[in-house]
Amino acid sequence: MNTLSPSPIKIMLVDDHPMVRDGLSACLSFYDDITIVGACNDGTEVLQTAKKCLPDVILMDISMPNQNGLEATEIIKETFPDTKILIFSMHESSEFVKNAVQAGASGYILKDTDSEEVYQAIKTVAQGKSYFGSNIAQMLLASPTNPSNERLTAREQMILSHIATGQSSKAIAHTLDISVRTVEAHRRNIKSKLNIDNLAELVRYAIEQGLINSA
Amino acid sequence: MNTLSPSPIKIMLVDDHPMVRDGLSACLSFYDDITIVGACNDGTEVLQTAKKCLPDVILMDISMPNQNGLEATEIIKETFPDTKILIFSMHESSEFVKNAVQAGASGYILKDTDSEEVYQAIKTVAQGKSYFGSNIAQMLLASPTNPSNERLTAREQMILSHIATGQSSKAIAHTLDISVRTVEAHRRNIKSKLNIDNLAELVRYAIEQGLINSA
DNA sequence: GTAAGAATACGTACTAACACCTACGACGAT
DNA sequence: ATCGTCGTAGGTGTTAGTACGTATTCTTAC
Repeated sequence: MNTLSPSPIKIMLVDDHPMVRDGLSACLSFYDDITIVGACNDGTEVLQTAKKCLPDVILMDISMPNQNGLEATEIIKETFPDTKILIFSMHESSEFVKNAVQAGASGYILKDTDSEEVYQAIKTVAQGKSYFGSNIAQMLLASPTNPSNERLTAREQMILSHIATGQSSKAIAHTLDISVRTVEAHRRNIKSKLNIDNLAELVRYAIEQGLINSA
Repeated sequence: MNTLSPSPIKIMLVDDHPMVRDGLSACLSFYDDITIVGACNDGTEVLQTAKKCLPDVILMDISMPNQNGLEATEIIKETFPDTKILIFSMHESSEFVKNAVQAGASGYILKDTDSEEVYQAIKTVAQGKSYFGSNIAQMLLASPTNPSNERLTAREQMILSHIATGQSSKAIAHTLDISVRTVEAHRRNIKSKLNIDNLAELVRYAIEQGLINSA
């Protein structure tokens, strides 16, 4: 778009699927005012890779093994506050978007976005603005009475991850060496905070949040 | 590889993520003995698209809205038995691979496969052979005592989808107008077939199978 | 230094889920 | 015709989870 700019926008890709990375590389290579300076496939490698290639914008997946994109975003923002982070997720849920913004992301687009819109999003966040996909923006507007805006404590997240992997309260109590009643209390608090009243939705929430692997 | 062949292999892509499709298109466009003749983003469009573009090989995702890749594979194989189907999945589980083979797939590769291997896989299945990614083959060998190789019936899948969206047995019974005991019987049969003994794994299985949306 | 929240834990009573079992009509394949 | 599978349904008893409540300890923030 703006071929007069002295240096192209430096992009780094973070996604655990090589095909997605290759796809992004291929699609974005048509634009001469952005350039891809690095990529990695795991949240734990993000900081290291960023130190090497000093990107202007990081295009980040949320669901990844070892460390999810939100945690990686927080870490990046501590060390490189000027680096913009654009979340590139398959999850279309308002809590996700809110958590991403809280973690320090400048934008959020879905994986079913075409390359033209990805390009627009990159340009926008590189200028220091925010960018949210049209479907994302609509979704945020469509949830006026936020049913659940309370964040889980670290302990509750840990309990939830055990619940969502199929552990019974008794098993969790044994693993963490606490009383069954405590686990049940956490369970109740989690469901209350999230406004969820059944296990199945709890599991789906945990998967969406990247607390556990879906596979 | 074989630029002497009179006509390139015709490929059709089925995936609900445009970026993955674009990525595959871009990566595969470097090879002049294969050509992409069509793409669609939903299991329900597969047959229609295939009738238009008559592909030699279909590169198919499993997890898709409305109709999953395994069902789409069965339908394609009924109408076009000579069309080879290469499953392109993010799920690394032996049951998945078995189900895919049962549905009529000629090969199975993971989404973390690089483009060179995707190309090899396409060439191999186009010749009428089978292709399984190296990690897939190892995984199959690593599970000598197949814990579960039974497929769910349509009714069981329907029950499972309700279970995984958080419905209680009573609610499902009411919705489907059958007895609670029947729902419980299905529940038992499903868990027995899948060799799963807790709700959480059932939910994750349903999500993986595309029976429900994860969001 | 006190107030607030988090993590811990117990009591009680109700409900949902599970593990056994049996049984029967429909339907397709041999 | 008979056999197997599927969907249906019930009996009975056990276990896990839930919905209330209360209470203690510990940290963190003001």
